[in-house]
Amino acid sequence: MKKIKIATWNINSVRLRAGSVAEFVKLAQPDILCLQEIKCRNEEFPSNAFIQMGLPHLVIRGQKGWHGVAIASKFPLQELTEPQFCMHEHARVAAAQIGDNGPIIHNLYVPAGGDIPNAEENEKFAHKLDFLGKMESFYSANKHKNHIVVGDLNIAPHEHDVWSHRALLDVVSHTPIETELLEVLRKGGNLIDIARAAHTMDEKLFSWWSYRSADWTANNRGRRLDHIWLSEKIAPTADLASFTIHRETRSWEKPSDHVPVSLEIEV
DNA sequence: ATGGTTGAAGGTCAA
Repeated sequence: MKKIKIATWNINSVRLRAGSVAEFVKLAQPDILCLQEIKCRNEEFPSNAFIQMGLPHLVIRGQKGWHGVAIASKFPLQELTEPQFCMHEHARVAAAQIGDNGPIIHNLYVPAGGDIPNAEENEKFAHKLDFLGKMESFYSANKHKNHIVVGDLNIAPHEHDVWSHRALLDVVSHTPIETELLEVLRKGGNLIDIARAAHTMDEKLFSWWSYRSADWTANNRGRRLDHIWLSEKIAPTADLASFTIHRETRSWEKPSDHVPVSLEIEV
């Protein structure tokens, strides 16, 4: 048995913020770092910086300009081609097995879904629901396997995952159609939401604060969009006391609008 | 109902 630390961070351009990633890795020392919105092609990924950070094993799923996900690891990774959740050609899923017999990790970037929470009027919302539907099918069919599912799910499922439940009920990321579907697919896949295992349901927990605010700390209008889920059978290996939302990084120079979330598990 | 900011792009679009 050894303890490994997993972190997930929507970095909003890995090339622009490679220095911030290095700083975070130095401070938090994750063994596996899952990034979303790398916003570059595979060949543009700053691999040398990750080698220098001590995370040389990379599974990169990039594309030009938008989206893109990557897993950077201290340990060798075996890239997996499953699951596939995106109906378009977006790079939104990176999956790998850790080592030869280690757990399987899924790094997901769920579509944001646009502004109008109606699938008929808004193709982006339809895409988000389709992606979630594919997640539901996959995780229910694989509910007895052991998965680590992390990433920017672009949904804040519970009342205290947003700064104001009432104000955000019609805002994409917190509408009942999304939050209920996310909970159904999580439970159907026997997956545990580690943040809420580590904290009671009445505690406000956020991992994202909009750029569209002069001072993100002034009214703390955040949402919990970034998640770490573990399959039921391996959830007891989590050190719940180690679960951390790295809020301080939101105050760094040129920050991402998301902050990293991390957890230690025994493997 | 609208606007606010950011990144990649070198158009606006996606978030």
